[in-house]
Amino acid sequence: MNVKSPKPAVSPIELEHFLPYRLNVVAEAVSRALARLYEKRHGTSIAEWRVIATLGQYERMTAKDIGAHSRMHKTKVSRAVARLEERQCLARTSNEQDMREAFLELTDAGRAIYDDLVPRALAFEQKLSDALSKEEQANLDALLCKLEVSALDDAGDA
Amino acid sequence: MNVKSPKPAVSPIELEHFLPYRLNVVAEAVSRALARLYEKRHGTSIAEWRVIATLGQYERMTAKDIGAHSRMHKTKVSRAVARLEERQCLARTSNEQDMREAFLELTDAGRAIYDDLVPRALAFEQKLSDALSKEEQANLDALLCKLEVSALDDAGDA
DNA sequence: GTTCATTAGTTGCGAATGTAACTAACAGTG
DNA sequence: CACTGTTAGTTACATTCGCAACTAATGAAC
Repeated sequence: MNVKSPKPAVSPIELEHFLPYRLNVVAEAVSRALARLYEKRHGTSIAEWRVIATLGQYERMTAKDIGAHSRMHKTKVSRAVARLEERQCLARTSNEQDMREAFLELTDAGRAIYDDLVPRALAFEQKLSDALSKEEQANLDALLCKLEVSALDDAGDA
Repeated sequence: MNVKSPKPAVSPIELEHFLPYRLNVVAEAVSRALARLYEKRHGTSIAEWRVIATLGQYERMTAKDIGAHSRMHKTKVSRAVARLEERQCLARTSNEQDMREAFLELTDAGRAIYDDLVPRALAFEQKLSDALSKEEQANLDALLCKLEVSALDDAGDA
């Protein structure tokens, strides 16, 4: 029986339309472009940027809260904070009421970086968003919210 | 002059509404949930899954083409392929017309993994997409395309 | 045929990452 | 007080990643 073996037992996935794949590719492309900006101007990583952004917004926080707010693993936060402290971009003040934790704030140097990056980050986002209409932007935001919730649910059971 | 220093020189970014951040968080949550699936069932990473998915779809490809199709760095492809070959999930056939490259195909073992994962991956995607209406899904796909193009443009100049 | 540029793929290396184990500090129980 | 459990944060370790440098093969120029 010289018959070609019946290969496709399963209907193939088209990777290029597979949502998790697409999300990942887009997010990575965006992250990479943005990271170049942070890196070039101040030698900061995305993790460091997130710490700076959080402290820029909230003034004074513990490492744990920064992690919760910026969704970063505590070791990632710990290392980003350590590097930023080393470079004197932020200052640690131990909490006398609970010596396990410490309050973190941007120093003047840290805030200078923040002030420099914020407008550029917003411009970057703007350039991204320019590809979309106002309505599309709102849509996207809503869709991302839904996806996030759905994915986090999955995280639990699977 | 006992006046509080005028802190906010710049209007703060709200990280949680910053598009690049949101994309990253959502993509990571989705990836992580999906990776658990691949990992648990066959001990394969996302990179390995992408190679398998590409070969499942196209039967026979070079490493370079796999990289182009699945948007992975060539070293990532190289290492994923090496591991899959080691585990006899794919076979290498050198191209006699050009000895630099080799054709890769799934072995039966490789295809078995593919056949096992495809329905589960689709189910996962379905569960994700269930959070969205048909229209929203179409929207999202279009939006991601636009963002990707925009980000890749940025990659060039910045 | 020899030289030079290019390409497919691999590998060395440093940097970044998450898990798990750890330290130190707190909080509650007795 | 001692004992137990929990929490904030750090560190050790193994893994992953991408850049850059490399090898080997091809192709084009002459």
